Amino acid sequence: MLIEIDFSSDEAIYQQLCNQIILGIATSRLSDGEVLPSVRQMADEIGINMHTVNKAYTVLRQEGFVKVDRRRGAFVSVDDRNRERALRIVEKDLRVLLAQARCRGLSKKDMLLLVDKIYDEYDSGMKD
Amino acid sequence: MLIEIDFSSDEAIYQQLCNQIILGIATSRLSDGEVLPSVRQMADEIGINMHTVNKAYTVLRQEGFVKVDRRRGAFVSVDDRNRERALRIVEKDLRVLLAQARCRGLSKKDMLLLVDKIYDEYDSGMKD
DNA sequence: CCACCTGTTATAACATAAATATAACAGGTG
DNA sequence: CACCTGTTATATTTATGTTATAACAGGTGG
Repeated sequence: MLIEIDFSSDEAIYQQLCNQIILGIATSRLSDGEVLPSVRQMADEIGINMHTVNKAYTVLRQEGFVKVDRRRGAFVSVDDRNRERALRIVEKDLRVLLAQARCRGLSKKDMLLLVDKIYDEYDSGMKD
Repeated sequence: MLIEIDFSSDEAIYQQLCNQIILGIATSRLSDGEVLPSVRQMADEIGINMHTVNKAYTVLRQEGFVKVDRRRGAFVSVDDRNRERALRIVEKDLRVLLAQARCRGLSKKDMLLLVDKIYDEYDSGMKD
């Protein structure tokens, strides 16, 4: 999967990496069990340090998107068993996001349509 | 409006302040035109430095949630005229959030219900 | 006019986090 | 044994967040 980093962004590189991998899983560009490039290889491709990639992989592992096998390296393995935990994690961020949306004049219907649109894109495995 | 800062959080203090004020506006605990505490007063109440509050106010001003009047100080003034800009700002963050949700096994229906619930809370002016 | 409030700016100091660099280690593969 | 994997350690540089002290310009009320 192609990874693109915006070096002028205020978002940390490892955070951008995490987000793009999660987006990759959601859009089926990365499938369950698929092996990720090694920390050194990914670092070379993007042109960043090995430890920055390692931090991204570590975060992804802690958050339940990736597992590590001594033999193969890091691979996609999503932990979707704990539904309550998932709802809790998502809800807090969603509250802030919807507060912003509402302040900026977007209606409930606007947001429902947006969620519907994006989810459909994910379900059909669309690219960016 | 009561502001509560989690000093053990990894989220920056000024960012927490911004989020709580935006949440306050969305839930009608802060109404349009309402004056915010001065940077020095707010800093005293919370127990943080004046400049940290000032940074939050500055960000809120740049993002169109607050204006400043020499006479009164900072007050709520939401810029909701640019609908396209609002959609653009919200959509990028929403994509990351929904990708996480989908990976964690939450369905489109789950998310639509969650948006519906939270928006209703905001519309009825609920407290936390 | 004068004290007092507002946000704003400047400068410095300190702590923390992000990113890079170099190096080494343990486990698994061929 | 060479080579790959993630992981750990240590150090350095840079950027950001937070605090501190101080001053300034504009507006308000005594």
